[in-house]
Amino acid sequence: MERAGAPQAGPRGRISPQALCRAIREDVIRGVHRPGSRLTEESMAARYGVSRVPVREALRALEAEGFVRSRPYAGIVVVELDDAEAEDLLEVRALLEPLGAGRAALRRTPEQLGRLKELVSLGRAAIEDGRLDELARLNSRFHEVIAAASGSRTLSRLVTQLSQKIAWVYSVDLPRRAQDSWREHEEIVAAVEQGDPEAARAVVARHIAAARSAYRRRAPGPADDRS
Amino acid sequence: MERAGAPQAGPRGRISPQALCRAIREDVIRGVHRPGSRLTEESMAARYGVSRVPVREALRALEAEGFVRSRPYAGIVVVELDDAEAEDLLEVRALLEPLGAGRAALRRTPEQLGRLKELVSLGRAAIEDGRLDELARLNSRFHEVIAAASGSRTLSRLVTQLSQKIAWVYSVDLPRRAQDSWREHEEIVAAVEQGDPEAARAVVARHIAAARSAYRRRAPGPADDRS
DNA sequence: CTGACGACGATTGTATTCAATCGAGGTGGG
DNA sequence: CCCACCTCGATTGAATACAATCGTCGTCAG
Repeated sequence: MERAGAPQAGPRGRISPQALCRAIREDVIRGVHRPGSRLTEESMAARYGVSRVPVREALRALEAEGFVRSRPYAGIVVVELDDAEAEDLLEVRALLEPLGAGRAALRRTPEQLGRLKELVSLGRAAIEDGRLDELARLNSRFHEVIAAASGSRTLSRLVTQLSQKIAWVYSVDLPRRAQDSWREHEEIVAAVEQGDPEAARAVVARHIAAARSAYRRRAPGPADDRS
Repeated sequence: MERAGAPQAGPRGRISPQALCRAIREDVIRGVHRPGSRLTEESMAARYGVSRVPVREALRALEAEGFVRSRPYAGIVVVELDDAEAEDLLEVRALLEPLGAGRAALRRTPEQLGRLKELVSLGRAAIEDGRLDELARLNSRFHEVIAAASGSRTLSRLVTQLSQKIAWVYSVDLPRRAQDSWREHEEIVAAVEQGDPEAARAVVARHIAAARSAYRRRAPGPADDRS
């Protein structure tokens, strides 16, 4: 087992429950916990420096989000996403995100707009430095903030789930497209700033479509890289 | 069959964790636990005849699904859905379900088709007997099976979440529309059986649109019945 | 040699117990 | 009389301990 999301809690100062859940999800997305691998409660507890109880709670939440699957007395395993499911994720995303962007153009707060601009600049910097995993996280954040700016909690929740799963599937992927992707992000922010829902919808739709075709073009096997 | 959500576990034979989660969710949907009310772990444990630990795990899952909200040391409360959120649920549903129905027309298995027909007949029977809460559950199940028949786990998961939330908002609602609704369900099944994705999409789109307009027409206050 | 049966180890599920934190009510001072 | 502070009860968060269940290996009959 490699060590990446290892005992960051250190000696003292326990990790909060929410932080624990995020940490495990991050590690699943980053591939620390491989698809199909079994997550025994005790090893997880040892890894994150807590007891089994908070681990169980975090894993229940992750199960509800669809990252792991558990069956009674059979343990918890990381789900394996196949090509078809990756396609489905993008298809649903192509439906939901334009809706969210259109509403965001009408309802966004100045704070949210500022946050978007901040994310864009962080994204550009990450491209410069070649920090690809950071880029994936920023990308997720960007789309989550757009969804949150739509003012629809439903949309926000669903897009957030999708966004994280998509980051998982794409994982270490498409560094070439990063340039175009973040240029499109700037266009999205512009449309949202102008308050033009039609433009926002259209730009986001183009953005998602480009991501889909890029994924399809180089789709050999998404998450089946079992070594 | 079970009553309100009381200690159905009885003397011996504990309830399984999944069953516990479903039971709590059912009770939230049925209004046993009112929106805004606080769910203390101990009272929940006593009510369902288990200890605090499984209760906590179930509530974590329900939190991920968006039925309850918890903040550290502040306890867990049932979320309150307002008019705007009810609208959002229906709007997102109007996007997702036609997609699912179109794919279901192409990919459904005979077993799933049979299950749909069974649900339709159960729905008719429930209308006859006037069992409205049963009807709400059957309605959710119907849409969940359609989504499952689409072959997309992503779609299935999201539609299931939406369906349950919608059942919650509608709760004891629209008995007049039940007739039309289940007639439309029959049309949906027919389109799915014929394997006509275009027709399935169109019928489902009409079905959702009708539900939306019906809800709007009689929407005074959905879940704000705080006593 | 092969198949099924049974006991062991490992892991999950649950309960009990203890520590940490938040809110409410009372008390003293201004 | 009002406000700030503080103590205390209640509740959540976590850890340990125990019970229930499953997978696996060894054994034995056929």
